[in-house]
Amino acid sequence: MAARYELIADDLREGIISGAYPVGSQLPSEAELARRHGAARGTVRQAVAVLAAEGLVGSRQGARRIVLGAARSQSFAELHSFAQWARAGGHRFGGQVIEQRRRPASAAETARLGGGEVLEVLRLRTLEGEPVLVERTVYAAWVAPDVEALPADCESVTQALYDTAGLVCAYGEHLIDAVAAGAQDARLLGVRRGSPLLRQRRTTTTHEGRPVESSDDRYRAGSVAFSIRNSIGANPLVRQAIDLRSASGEHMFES
Amino acid sequence: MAARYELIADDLREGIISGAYPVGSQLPSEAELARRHGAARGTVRQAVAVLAAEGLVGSRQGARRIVLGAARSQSFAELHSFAQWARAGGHRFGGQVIEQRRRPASAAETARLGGGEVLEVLRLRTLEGEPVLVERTVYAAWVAPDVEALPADCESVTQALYDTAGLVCAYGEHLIDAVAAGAQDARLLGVRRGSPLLRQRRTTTTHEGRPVESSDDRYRAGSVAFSIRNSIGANPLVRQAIDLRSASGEHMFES
DNA sequence: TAGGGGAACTTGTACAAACAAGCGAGCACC
DNA sequence: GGTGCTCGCTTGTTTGTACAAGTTCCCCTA
Repeated sequence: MAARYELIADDLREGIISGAYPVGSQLPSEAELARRHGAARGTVRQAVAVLAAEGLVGSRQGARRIVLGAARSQSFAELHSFAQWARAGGHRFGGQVIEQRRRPASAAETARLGGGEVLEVLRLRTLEGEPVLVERTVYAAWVAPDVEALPADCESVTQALYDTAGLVCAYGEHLIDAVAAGAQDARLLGVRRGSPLLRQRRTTTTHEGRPVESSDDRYRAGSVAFSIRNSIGANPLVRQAIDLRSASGEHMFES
Repeated sequence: MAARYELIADDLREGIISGAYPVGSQLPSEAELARRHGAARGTVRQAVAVLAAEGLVGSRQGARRIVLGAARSQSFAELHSFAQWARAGGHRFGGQVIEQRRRPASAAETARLGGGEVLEVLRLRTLEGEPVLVERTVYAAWVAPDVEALPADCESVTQALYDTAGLVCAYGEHLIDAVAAGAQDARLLGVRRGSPLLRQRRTTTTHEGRPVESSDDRYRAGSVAFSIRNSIGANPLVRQAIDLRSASGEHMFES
């Protein structure tokens, strides 16, 4: 089922993880890999391009590719879905809807998600039994019914939407910064008001660019970090200056 | 000088920014683009792969590619170098070395950077005249002399190292989380002790995987955010659970 | 022994061709 | 009018070839 180049990429990735290609060592040449897998050089190049995008190997024209680091599990789903990430990492986790209601979309939300009656949900997530994440999500009107049909303790909303509605979230934009815990955050997470939280704001869309949800997730400091490995070729993470005037005053919820 | 596919990618990117291809619209087919640029389809595919990696366009087999969002400047350098990022964004910025000294590498540093006498530097960076970033960097022994030769108010260390030593930082691993401001952080940034900071810990290496520096950067909340746009195909950012026991106790500096 | 000059190797770019797989629209049929 | 199907278009995968550009290492020379 999987494409040829993916199989080769998997093989190489496993070789790196297992130590067959230690960090700092050279990968076999493209020609050698092509011979070994009985594939064309172009196919091998697609495979190593995958690894390079993951930051596992580096390359310079003329010199052999070098192993930069050992692998890690990584998938799109894991960045978007707390549950899928936690499960992949073998963590014990849970979740509970604290509050949920429909309301008309604000102007900003209409721009992001489309108009109509949006559904806003407040969830608390736990990791290893401890509360670590307050999730304030606004769902677009067209997915609201599917979300409302889910049980309050639904572990993975993303997974459930895929199972019940065939909905695939394919693209996302994330903004990561630090904020002080508000009164509600503090109460739910069991920290003092004003203590640091790691905030991830995101907007998710389907393949076609249709907006699904917009969320404000706040992690207790010391519980979760974001990790990125980048190379000079491909680098999707950038800093953004925040307008100091209109700054963090804009809240999704007033409650 | 630039490769053919880069020219095509630039052309498309500009078309997206200028509005010739509005968000949500369809891109011309590969065949059409190939005809228009007088290039082979494979070359065009390389070009659109660049845009897809940037999160600008999405694609599904069988359907035309769709514009997902307008562009933003993004380069590897901008994530690694505060100065290069600020300059590209048209911000007014500055920097000053607060403290600098050599000392033997600790065990952890030897593992990350190699042994010998490392150089640790404490810098304060300003944006639009306000202090926003405390940067605690440890340089590997082999670059220490070059760093020491720089003036205390050097704007861009990365740029200076490239100019003077031909040193190119090509890969990096970043860990992003939130921490409370310590006494020194608070004093330098002009915030209260315990207020939230956005922390970026990174290790940078050259093309060959030779470690250059390891740094702990702390941004004042509300000044800078990290942004990432990801797609189901390419997704370099992942969450990491933090061991709650050995947590943030490990500091680079004791001062 | 130190240095220069190559030769062999390796990655980067580009083109051409073919088939597979998925999408969308129009058409025929009920 | 609605449903289902087929056909053309578009993207995905793979192979093969050719040349450009950069690296590595050996050998020969001064």
